[in-house]
Amino acid sequence: MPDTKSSPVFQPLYRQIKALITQSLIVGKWSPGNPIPSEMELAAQFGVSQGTVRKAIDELAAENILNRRQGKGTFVSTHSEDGVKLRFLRLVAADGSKQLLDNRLLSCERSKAPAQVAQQLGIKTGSSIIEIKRLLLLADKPTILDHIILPAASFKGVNTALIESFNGSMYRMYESQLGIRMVRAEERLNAIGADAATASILGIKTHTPLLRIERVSYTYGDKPMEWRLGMCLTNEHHYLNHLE
Amino acid sequence: MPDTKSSPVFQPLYRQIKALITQSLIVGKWSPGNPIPSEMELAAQFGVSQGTVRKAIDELAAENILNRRQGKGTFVSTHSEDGVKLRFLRLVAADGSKQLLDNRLLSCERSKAPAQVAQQLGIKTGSSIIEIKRLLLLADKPTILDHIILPAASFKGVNTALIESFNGSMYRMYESQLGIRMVRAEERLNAIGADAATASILGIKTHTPLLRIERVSYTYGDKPMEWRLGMCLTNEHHYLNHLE
DNA sequence: GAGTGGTCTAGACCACCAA
DNA sequence: TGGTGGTCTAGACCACTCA
Repeated sequence: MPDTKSSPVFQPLYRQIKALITQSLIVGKWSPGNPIPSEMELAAQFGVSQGTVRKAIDELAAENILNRRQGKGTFVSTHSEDGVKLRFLRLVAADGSKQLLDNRLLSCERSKAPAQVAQQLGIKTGSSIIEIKRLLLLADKPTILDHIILPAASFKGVNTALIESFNGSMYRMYESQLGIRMVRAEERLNAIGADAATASILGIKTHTPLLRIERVSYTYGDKPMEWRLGMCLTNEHHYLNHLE
Repeated sequence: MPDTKSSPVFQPLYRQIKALITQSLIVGKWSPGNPIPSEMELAAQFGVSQGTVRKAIDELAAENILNRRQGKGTFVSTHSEDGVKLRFLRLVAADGSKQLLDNRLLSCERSKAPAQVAQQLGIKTGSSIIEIKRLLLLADKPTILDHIILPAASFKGVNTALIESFNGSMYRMYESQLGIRMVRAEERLNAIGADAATASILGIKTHTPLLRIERVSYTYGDKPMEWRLGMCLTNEHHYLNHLE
């Protein structure tokens, strides 16, 4: 039975268990969409009581990392069949109608990381990156111009064909092709006027107000893996946010 | 001992306890900043085990409605000394510097509820409201123009003097003067160009891109109590959001 | 019916706080 | 020192799923 207090920096047992489970997720022992062992099994493996494993899983479930289904088991969350297709997309139609989403890949090239992005991704300035530009259409109207930057070292094999085969669902692609699952993201929003290039792609006038969304996405263990800049036309859509 | 299953619509025991605690909060039995009875006391009162009360409090704490302090007790959360002054303000300086916040009340008048706002507040169109306009300055620069609407029936006695005595912290005022505590809010954001009136107050040119934030705030029991429209200059500030 | 997660209990001990 | 929340255990029973 593991001890409760004599760790280097004290962590409750259930957090140690949580860390062990997270570690198994990092090394890919269990993969997205599949079940992890039952609470009783894990309790036996780790030599703790079921209640302690339960509390560890509780936290992981609250963070949307695991997914409990009564009578069936506990599953590794996935972006594929999570109910919602695009878990991090907060844009909703202003009139509440459902969204028809379409995707046009504009480019996918290798490049060198600019300082500002490199810092946020925790990589060296100038290191190799993959740079993707795409246009999202909501209800057939050009609405979001995305600029995505990935560290090339972790995203080997990403190219136009691969992206298009996933029909624009990047997170699903990362997950099933690379085993990289994004668990959280941080966004910074502000309002700016469209520059000429953006305006022409979105089919609007220059200086039209746009919602600018800068996002950094993190995988297990709070590791930043994707940088993204979205320019959003918000005449007919709102960014919806719940505060607690 | 209360039964676990024969309720009209089944709710686990701990949710029934949670509802009882929430009810006590609604009727003001315990007030913001003060402790509620200990877990053992509540368990005895309700005739359940401490673990069950604990789980009820767990959820309320996760919703920021209660606040546990080890060794001291469980307290009703407050906007006054919650650590952060403005819990729902997501605007941060782009450079990460700390914010100096100043507040200028522009007007506070009685009026009639327009349909669109009335619907969101769950009151009748044309019913009596209090309409407040104010300007927030961040680092001495005019940054947010707020337009606040309150149902007059629930906010008796709100006037210029009262607002100014709280130095612009509306939620603190609602809480200590009216016993109304906001527990969550829903925001819809988009980008628009400043109209002439807004531009002149913020000291900017017309058509300058602004972040428009429409917020509805809710008190205990998901009752909408405040409607708010903020026009934000986001040249030097970002709206920061964490996604999970 | 067997196996899974979900709830509830009772009791032990720990960590923290205030008087 | 006594009271509070925090952790951990062991065991019971319930609700759901699937073969």
